Amino acid sequence: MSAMILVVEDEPAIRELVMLNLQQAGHRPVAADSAEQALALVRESLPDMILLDWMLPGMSGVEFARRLKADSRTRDVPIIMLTARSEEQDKIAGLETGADDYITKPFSPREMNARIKAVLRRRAPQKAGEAVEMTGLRLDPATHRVTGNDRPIELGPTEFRLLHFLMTHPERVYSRAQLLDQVWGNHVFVEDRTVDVHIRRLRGALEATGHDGLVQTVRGSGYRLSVHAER
Amino acid sequence: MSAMILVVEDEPAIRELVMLNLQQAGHRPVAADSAEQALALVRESLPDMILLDWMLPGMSGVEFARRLKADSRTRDVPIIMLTARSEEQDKIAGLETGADDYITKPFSPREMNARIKAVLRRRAPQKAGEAVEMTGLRLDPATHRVTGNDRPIELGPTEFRLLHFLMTHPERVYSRAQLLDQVWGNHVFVEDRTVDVHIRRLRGALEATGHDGLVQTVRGSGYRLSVHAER
DNA sequence: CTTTATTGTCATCAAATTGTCATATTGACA
DNA sequence: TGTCAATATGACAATTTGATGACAATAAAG
Repeated sequence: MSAMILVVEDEPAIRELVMLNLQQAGHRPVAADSAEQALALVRESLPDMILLDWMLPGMSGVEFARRLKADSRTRDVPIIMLTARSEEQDKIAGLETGADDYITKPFSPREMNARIKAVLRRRAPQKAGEAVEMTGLRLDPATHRVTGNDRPIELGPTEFRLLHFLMTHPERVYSRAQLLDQVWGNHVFVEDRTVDVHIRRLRGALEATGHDGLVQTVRGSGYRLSVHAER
Repeated sequence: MSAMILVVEDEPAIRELVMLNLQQAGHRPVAADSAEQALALVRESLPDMILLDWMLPGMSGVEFARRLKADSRTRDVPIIMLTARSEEQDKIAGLETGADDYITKPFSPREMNARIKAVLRRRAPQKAGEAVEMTGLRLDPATHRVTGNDRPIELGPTEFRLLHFLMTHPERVYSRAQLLDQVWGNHVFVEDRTVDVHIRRLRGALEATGHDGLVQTVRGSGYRLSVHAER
């Protein structure tokens, strides 16, 4: 459940409060005190989620969100808006702009964490940090353990991440390029064919418990994790 | 889950309501109608949790909480503040003082119980004084003693805190950064690799009783304390 | 004010992981 | 069936990562 979360909030006290809380919850918070600074940060690297104060000096939260939604690169980053109780109409505007949820200030740490987790679960399952299981194959990010029918399975770091991604996005084909983006990170220069090798290593490890059949090749397209028999 | 809960609330009607509710939920509530009286009660015996009205005649809730946080004996008692919907600014102040959660008046019994339960559950593992034990390895924070199969084990201060944290959060992987935050404190500048060294020292000390196997390395992720075989 | 523990950092060694390539297989289709 | 493109596989060298021992700085104890 470790996600990079961008906090956009101009009030220093509240910002620090939120930062501290996110850190405590195991996330990696990044701060911005204005939409402009936030845009610069987003240009650098894409966060997994944005906590956005709706009342900002300069560019408003609405405008900032609108820009993010206009760019295909940032369109899918979940946004939770922070809003004062009186700014009811902003909630409407916010949801229309595409915010995933809103938190009314003042809010409790517990509420904030719950909402963040809920949104992550919906929008970025692999960041939610929950154990995944299918057909006796089980992967738990918290303990970093993988078992097949309760027998331990050893995986290297990359194979672990690969399996984690596939298990949180099953029944769907991903091209090698997509897998590189999702599992390796969007800014790496790695040969497409390298994915093949890691798929093979993953299959090799799953073979011991007969779960290797879950990893299916879709000729000409990529790979897929599926509980259904191949073809 | 039965806990002694101190209720600090000057309004008799609300106080009785809360008391009744707590009793109904199986807790042992104690009442105080002012911060002064509450302080006296806390001096007598430490409650497991404090429900604190933020608006009190005489010493305010903020001041009361600050005092509790200043005393090492009472620092770790969880505080849930009770606040009227209009006292929004106070919540912010409350967060800074270290309250664990907030309940906005008027509140439902269901909400109150849920929040109390959540806070108790969260605070439980970190609760100081409780001895922890697993597979013959025992650590008692009160006496600051560690034994393996009843044989004493010598640990340096840092190794002690490290083991304490790991034993209260077993089976879970923690990155070096997380361990630095949790064991060293959030605001220290220490090299990541330093954790390795202390892990080694800890293992060295546990070796005498064969408990060193509990401290497991998760390559690429961090460390984990686990009773399960490493691989 | 010595003497002793404790801590954080490094340098070094061993082991695991990773990306790539060359080569073998496989599958689609004329 | 033969051909071609895509995928699987085995091997390998470079790179990372963790373990370990030594050491100087600092804190604690006597």
